[in-house]
Amino acid sequence: MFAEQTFLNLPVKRQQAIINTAVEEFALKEYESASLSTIVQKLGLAKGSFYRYFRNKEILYRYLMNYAIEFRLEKEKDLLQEPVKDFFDLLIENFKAKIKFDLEYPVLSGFLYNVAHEKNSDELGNIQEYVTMKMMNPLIRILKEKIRQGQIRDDISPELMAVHVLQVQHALYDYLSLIYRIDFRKNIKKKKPVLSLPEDEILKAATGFALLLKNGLTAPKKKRG
Amino acid sequence: MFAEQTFLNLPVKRQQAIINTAVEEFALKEYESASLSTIVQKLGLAKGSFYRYFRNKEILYRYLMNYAIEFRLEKEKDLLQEPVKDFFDLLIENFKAKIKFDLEYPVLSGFLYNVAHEKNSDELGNIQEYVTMKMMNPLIRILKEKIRQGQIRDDISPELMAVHVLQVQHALYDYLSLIYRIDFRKNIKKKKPVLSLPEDEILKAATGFALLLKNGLTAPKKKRG
Amino acid sequence: MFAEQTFLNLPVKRQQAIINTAVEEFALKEYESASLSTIVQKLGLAKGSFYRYFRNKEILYRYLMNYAIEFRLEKEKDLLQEPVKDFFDLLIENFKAKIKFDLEYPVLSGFLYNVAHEKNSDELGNIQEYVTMKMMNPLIRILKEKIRQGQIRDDISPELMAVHVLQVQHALYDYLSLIYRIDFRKNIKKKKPVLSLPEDEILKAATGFALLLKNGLTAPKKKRG
Amino acid sequence: MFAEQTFLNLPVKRQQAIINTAVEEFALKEYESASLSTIVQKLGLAKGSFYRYFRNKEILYRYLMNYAIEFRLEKEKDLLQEPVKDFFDLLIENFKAKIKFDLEYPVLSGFLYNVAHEKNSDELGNIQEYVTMKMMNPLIRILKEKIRQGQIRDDISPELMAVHVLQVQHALYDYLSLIYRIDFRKNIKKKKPVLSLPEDEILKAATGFALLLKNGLTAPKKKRG
DNA sequence: GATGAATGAGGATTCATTCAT
DNA sequence: AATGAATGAATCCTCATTCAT
Repeated sequence: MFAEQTFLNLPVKRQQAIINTAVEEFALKEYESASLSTIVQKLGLAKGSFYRYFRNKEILYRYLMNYAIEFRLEKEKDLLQEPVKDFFDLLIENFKAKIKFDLEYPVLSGFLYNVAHEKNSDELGNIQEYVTMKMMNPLIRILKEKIRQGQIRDDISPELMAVHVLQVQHALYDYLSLIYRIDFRKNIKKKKPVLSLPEDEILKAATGFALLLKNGLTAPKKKRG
Repeated sequence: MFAEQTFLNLPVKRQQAIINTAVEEFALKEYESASLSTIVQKLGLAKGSFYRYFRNKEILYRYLMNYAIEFRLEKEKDLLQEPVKDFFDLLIENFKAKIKFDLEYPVLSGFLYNVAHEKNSDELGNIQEYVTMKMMNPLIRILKEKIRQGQIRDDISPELMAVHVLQVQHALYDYLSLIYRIDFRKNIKKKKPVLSLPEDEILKAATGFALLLKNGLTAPKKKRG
Repeated sequence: MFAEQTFLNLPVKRQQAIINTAVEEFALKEYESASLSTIVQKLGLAKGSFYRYFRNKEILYRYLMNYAIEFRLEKEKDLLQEPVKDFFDLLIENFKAKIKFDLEYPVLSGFLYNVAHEKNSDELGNIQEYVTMKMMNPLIRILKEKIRQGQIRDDISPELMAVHVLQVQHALYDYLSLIYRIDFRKNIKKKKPVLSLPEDEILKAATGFALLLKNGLTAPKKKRG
Repeated sequence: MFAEQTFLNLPVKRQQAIINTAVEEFALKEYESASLSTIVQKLGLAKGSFYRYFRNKEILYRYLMNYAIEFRLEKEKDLLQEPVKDFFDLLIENFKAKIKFDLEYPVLSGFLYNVAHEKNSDELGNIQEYVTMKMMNPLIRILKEKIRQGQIRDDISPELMAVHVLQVQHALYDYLSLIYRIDFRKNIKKKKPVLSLPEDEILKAATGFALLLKNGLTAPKKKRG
C-alpha cells in the first residue's frame, strides 16, 4: 500500500534491515526531527535508491507504522483470543505481554510509543486517531463480550474503557521509567538492554495497575469476622 | 531564573505576547522541530532582539515550561486545598477543572501535553521526569492523606496511584478528541475555538473516568432485595 | 583522511578550483573570520554541496593545511636532499626557493603564513605546534648532520637553531613587504601579481639574511695586510 | 587621537579597566573575531556608553595598539638608552627584558603579538608596517651607532638587521612555547600564570638566541694550543 | 551624558528531495 | 534499476552599530 514495488522486490533480509534502521530512527526522534539522511547513511544506502523504495518520508513513516502495529497485534493475538480466562487475569497477562514485548522489541516499542503520541506534524495529520483505533479494536471486542457476560460494568461505554485500559498500559511504562529513572531512549541509542529490572519488580507494578483497573482506588471493605 | 533581565524589563503586555506566541509554537511542534524563526516572525521581532531576551532555544523552553506549570498549578490550587470533600468528588471536580483549563487555555494545555511527552531531545534530557514530578507532588500529598483516612486503598504505593490518576487525565483528553474527532492542534493553529462540546457530554466522560478511577472496571455487585 | 569520498570523486579540475578558492579565503582571513559562504559563493557551489565534500569548516581547514604543507615540502625536497653543498649555500638557495615559492604560489604562501600564526581558535587548538614541527623536521635532520660534520656549532640545540632559521625565513618575507611597502593580502585579493621586484633586490635581501644566519651581526675581523 | 573626549573624562581607574578588558579580548582573538559584546559584557558597560568612548571597533583597536606600543617602548627605554654596554650584552638583557615583560604583562604581550601578525583585516589595512616601524625605530638608532663604532657589520642595512633582531625575539617566544608545549592563549584565558618555567631555562634559551644573533650558526674556530 | 533595547545581515550547518548518468 | 551529486531553503545563533529615552 505504501512501499513501492521496488522495495517489495528486495531480498527479505534487506527489507528487514531497512525497516529496522528506519524504525530505530523514528524511535529516537519524532517524525519531523527524524532524518532520512541518518537512516540512509546507517544503511549504506544510496539516497536515490531510498526514494525508489518509498516515495517520501511520510510514506515511509506510514508504512513503518502499519508494519509495527500489525507486528504488535500479531504478538498479542494469541493472548486476546483466549476466551476462557477471567478478564483480570487476562489484563495482568496482557501487561506482562506488553512488558515482554518491550523487552524483546525495545526499538519497535519505542517507535509505537512515539507514533501514539505523534500529534505535531502537519504532514501526518491526526495520526493518533488512526493508531488508537487500530490498537483499541480488539480490546473493545473483548470488553463488549465481558460486559455481556456481566464481568464488567455496563454503565460506561466500552470505547471509554478501552481508552482507559490503553492509557494504563502507558502508565505502567511511565511509572517504571520514572521510579527507576530509566531513560529508554538513551538505552535504545546505546543499544543497551532497555529495561533491566528484576522481574518481580515489574510484576509488582503490573499487578498494581491491574488492581487499580479492576477495583479502582477505593479502599476495599474490610471483611468482618 | 531563565529569562534575561531585558525580557523582564519589557512591558508586561509585550512579555505576554512573546510568551503566547512561543508557547503556541511549542504546542504545535515538539522541541526540536519548533522554530524560533517562526516565533520571531509572528511577533514581528528582530532575530537579535529575541536573543537578548533568552539566551537560546533551550532556555526559552525551560522558561515557558516553568511558566506553564506554575500557571497550571496555580489554577488547580484552590481546588486541591479544599480539605473537606470526598476524594472522588474532588476527582470529578479536578477533571472538570482540567477540561475547563483546556478550554480556557488550549494553547498552554497543548504545550503542557507536549512537555509531558517530550522524550526525544538530547538538549533537554529526561525532562519528563521533572515535569511529572512537579505535577504529581500535590496529588501525592492528597493521596497519602486519604490513604491515612482509609478512603483509599493502602496496598498500592501512592506514587503508582498518582501516575495512574494523571494518565487518566490524559485519557479523558484523548478520549474526547477521539470520539468527537477533534484535532486540537489544527484548531490551535487556525485560532478556532478548540473544544466546542455540549457541557453534559464533557461531564459524562469525566464522570465515566472518575468512576473507573474510583471503582475500576468490575461490574458492581447488584444490591439484593 | 579529511575530505569525503565525494570530494575525491570530483574531476581533478573541480577539486583544484575548490582548493584554490578555499585556500584563498583562508589566506585572506584567519580561521574564524574566514567565511564558508564566501567560498561557496565564489565557486558557484550550493551550500549543501560543500558539506558533501567536507564535513565542516574545521575538517576543510585541516585538509587544506595538510595539502599546503605537503605541497610545500614537495617543492623543497629536491633542494634539501642535495647532500654535497655547503650548508650556507644551501641556506641561500633555500631562501631563494622560498621567495620563488611565494612568487609562484602567493596564495598558498599566504595561507601557510596564516596557518603558522593561527593561535586564536578553540576548535583548532594549538595547531602551530603541529605545523611548526612538520616544517622543522627536515631542517633539523640536516642541521644535525652538519653539526656532526663540524660545519655548525654544537653548543646550541638543533631545535632552537631550526626555529631560528624558520623565523628568519619569515623575516625575509616581512622585510621585503616592509621595505617595498607591499601588501601581499591586497594583491592576493585583487588577483594582481604579488611581488614584482627586480630579482637582484630579492637576492640581495636573501643574501643579507643568510649572512646574518651564518656569521651573526658581529663585524668581521679585518684581515691584516 | 582615537578615543573620544568622553573616555578621557572617565576616572583613570575606569579607563584602565576598559583598556585591560579590551586588550584581553584582542589578545585572545584577532581583530575580526574579537567581540565588542564580550568586552562590554565583561565590563558591565552599556553598549551605548562604549560607543560614546570609541567611535567603533577599529578606532578602539588603534587606540589600544598605540597604548600598548607606547607602554612597551616605555618599559624598554631605560635599557636601550644605556650607551655604554656592549651590544650583545645589551641584546641578552633585551631578551631578558622581553621575557620579563611577557611575564609581568602577559595579556599586553599577547595582544602585541597579535597586532604584529594582524594581516587579515580589510578595515585595519597593512597595520603590520606601522607597528613594526614603531618597534624598530629605537633599535635601528642603536644599530646605526654600533655600526659606526665598528662593533656591528656594515655590509648589511640596519633595517634588515632590525627586522632580524625583532624576529628573533619572536623566535624565542615561539621556541619556548614549542619546546615546553605552552599554550599562552589558554593560560591568558584561564587567568593562570603564563610562563612558569625555571628562570635558568629561559636564560639558556635567551642566551642561545643571542649567541646566534651575535655569531651565527657557524661553528667557531677551535683555538689552538 | 549615559543607557540599553532594537536591528538585520551574516555566520555554520542540516535537510528532504530531484535528476542525470 | 540503481546511483549519488546537486540543490537551496531552513535551522539556531552572533555581531557591530544605532537611537530614543
